[in-house]
Amino acid sequence: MSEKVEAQTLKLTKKGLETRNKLLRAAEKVFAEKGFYEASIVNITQEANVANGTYYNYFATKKEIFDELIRDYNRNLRHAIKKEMEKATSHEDAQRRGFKAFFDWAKTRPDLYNIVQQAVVVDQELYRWYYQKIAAGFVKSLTRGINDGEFKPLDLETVAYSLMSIGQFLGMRWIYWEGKDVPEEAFEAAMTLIFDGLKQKDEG
Amino acid sequence: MSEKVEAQTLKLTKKGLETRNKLLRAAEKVFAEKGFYEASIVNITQEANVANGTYYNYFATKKEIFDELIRDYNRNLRHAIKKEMEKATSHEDAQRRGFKAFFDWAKTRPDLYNIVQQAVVVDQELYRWYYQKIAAGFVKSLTRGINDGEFKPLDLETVAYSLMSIGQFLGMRWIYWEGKDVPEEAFEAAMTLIFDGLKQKDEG
Amino acid sequence: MSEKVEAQTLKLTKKGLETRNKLLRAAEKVFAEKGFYEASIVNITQEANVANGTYYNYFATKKEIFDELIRDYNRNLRHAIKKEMEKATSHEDAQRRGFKAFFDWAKTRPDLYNIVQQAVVVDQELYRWYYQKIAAGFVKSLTRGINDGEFKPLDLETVAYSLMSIGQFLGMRWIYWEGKDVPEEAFEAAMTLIFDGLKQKDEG
Amino acid sequence: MSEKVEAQTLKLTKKGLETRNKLLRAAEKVFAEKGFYEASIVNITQEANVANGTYYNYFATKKEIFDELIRDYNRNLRHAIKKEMEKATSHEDAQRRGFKAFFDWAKTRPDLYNIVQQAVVVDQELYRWYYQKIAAGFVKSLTRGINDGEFKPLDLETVAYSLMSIGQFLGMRWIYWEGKDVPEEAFEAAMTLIFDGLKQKDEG
DNA sequence: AATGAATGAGAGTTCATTCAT
DNA sequence: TATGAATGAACTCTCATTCAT
Repeated sequence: MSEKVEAQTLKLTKKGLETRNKLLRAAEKVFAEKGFYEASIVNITQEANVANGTYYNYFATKKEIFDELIRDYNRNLRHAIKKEMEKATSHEDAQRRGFKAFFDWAKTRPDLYNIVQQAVVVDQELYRWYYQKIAAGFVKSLTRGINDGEFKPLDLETVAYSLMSIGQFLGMRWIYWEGKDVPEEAFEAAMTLIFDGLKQKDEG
Repeated sequence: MSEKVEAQTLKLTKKGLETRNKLLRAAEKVFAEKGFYEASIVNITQEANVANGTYYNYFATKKEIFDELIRDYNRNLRHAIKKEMEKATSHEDAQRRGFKAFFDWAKTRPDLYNIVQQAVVVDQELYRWYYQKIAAGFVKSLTRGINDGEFKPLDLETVAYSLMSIGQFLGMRWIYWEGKDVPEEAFEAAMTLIFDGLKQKDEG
Repeated sequence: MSEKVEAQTLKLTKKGLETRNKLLRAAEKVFAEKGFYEASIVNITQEANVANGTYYNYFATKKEIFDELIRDYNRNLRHAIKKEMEKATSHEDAQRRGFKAFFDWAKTRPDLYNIVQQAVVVDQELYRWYYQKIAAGFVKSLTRGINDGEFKPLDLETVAYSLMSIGQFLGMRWIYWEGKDVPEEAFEAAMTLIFDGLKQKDEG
Repeated sequence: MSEKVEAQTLKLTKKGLETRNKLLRAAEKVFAEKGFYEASIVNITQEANVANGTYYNYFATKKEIFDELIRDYNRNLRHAIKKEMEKATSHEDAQRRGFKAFFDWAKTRPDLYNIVQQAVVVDQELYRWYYQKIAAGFVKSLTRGINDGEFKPLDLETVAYSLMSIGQFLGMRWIYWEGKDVPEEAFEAAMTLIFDGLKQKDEG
């Protein structure tokens, strides 16, 4: 798509790496505050305390740093979830732990939460990549639950997208919009819905 | 200094109204193709076959037409869902019809589907308004289901957001990304998840 | 200079004349508040409660109404001064009455006071015309004072411009800037300066 | 939203300073020729032989350069007058030298003479600042003349505004309108008026 | 590696003016 | 006479990007 050569990522001196990281952190802050389009390179370089031109020693375009931010966020998020799920004693427990980890993690970076959504405008492909990666994680863990007979053998991808979407919206609703934790009651309601469904049990 | 008056709201001639509508339709197309920020007023007026300045006879800013587009979409969508749900024979049936109506409607305007998501960058408040409106619709129909004992008395808002999010993501996954209908199998998997839950029934 | 034909001034029906006057009064207000360049035709027509296009039934350009405002103001001001000077009992008294009349009149229309100054940017020629007209009035009255031996036979035009400028700046200082009358003390100091000069009399 | 920071004030390279000065000189010329509102930034940058955007590296708005021009002019003018007045042998002589210096200086920059007047439309506050600064200079020198008994103890500010206005209007009349020096005869008439007053001496 | 001056395309917006009704 | 829709040139200002130092 773009013939732009990525600015040299390799062979960075220690000082160079530091500058690069300063820029990443600055971009994170600026994008969160202003959004991708309202933010300017100058905003970022000022926040990072470097000169305007310095940016282009490390990133070829404005989009490139955005891209890296999203991909990092995605990797870190999946890593955090995975680590927490490994502690589980059952497949249901694993899923609950996954959600918990997601909310916990979102709470530590509410800014980035918003940035991810911006990809919908900035780069559709990146946006799809982001959710497909997350969905793939769900598919793996759900597969194990089905194989062990703990979960119903429903269409894997559909369930994956459904669970992911619930996490996404509850996180948005509480953490991003309100700046709060997802309330215990809400969390439990969602878990009940997911594991037991909405229908009232027939009582015998 | 310039107290940004809404472009004349009064005294719109029939011809004026027609032009206004041409602009709305053009904006819908252009925003969908290019996204809010990449789209220019000139793109819109050219698509509408009017002069550049004509835009500002009807809308005070670039954002104003975006706003109107989203609000119209929201209203029409809710109307379509409501009408379909009224035909239902049970609360579960109502919900299923609601989802169907949503997917059907999304299919007729996949462009607008994308535009709504852009609000996350363009106008957070509008974005929240959009989903809160939809969620409020779910809350109403779920309340009836609970009152009649058909649904579990779970936290209303949480369930509302969960169902809404499932619709949103499945629509995105199939209709917007793939340009297809939501497959029957996926639809049924989602409904099973929602009504019966993920857990395998304990067998006697 | 401009080939623009002046919009028909003659043959106005009574209703037409009324509309024309509404526009003049509106323009006066709008120009005073916003200045010539910041004011728009729409501002004027809205203030006058007529439609946009109506303006051009009465004035050919934006500048034309400005021009007329200034010329009217000038005529009225000179008329008011002349009438007051006629009551004088001496040439000094006439000049004092002239100043008083000027300040009184300025006080009733502080807005227009500002508009006149705007001509310096809008139309240099008009600006010169304005002050030359006022100066000519001074020349006339000073000539009489000199002929009667009451005033020194100084260069007429220079004295005319000097007196005019004093009126102008004191009016600006007190009436336009402060919204007050020119204080008695200031008025008398100016009169002493003008008639007796700045130098201390040699004492006996 | 955009908190309109003064274009970088810090860290101006020698080259940067040169460009800034080129812009100032170009603006002076363009404003004088076309007036503030008729002049465009493009006019200025073309005159300065730099690209359009370069302007905004040095000035945040169109008004900012205008402001700086006026303030510089004011400072330089007062400096020139002060230096000349210091050579005086009497207070009357000082005032005469002050007027001479003013007219001389105005002659070297007739363009700027006009620009100052434009402030009346562009920025009232700046306009007041300009004349208050000049008036303050007069007040100082008049005070000394009064204290030494050479001048009558008239209301200081009134006399200051009166003298200033005379200088202003004679300069306008001759230097700006006609492009000539203030004629000797006119100069002397004004001085006589100022120091001896208009009234014919009573003859013994 | 870092700087900051320079660029110029392009944006949103304004508005005097025209004209069909 | 009055209307208001339409026009399009012109404006100020922004900013990603380049490049000489």
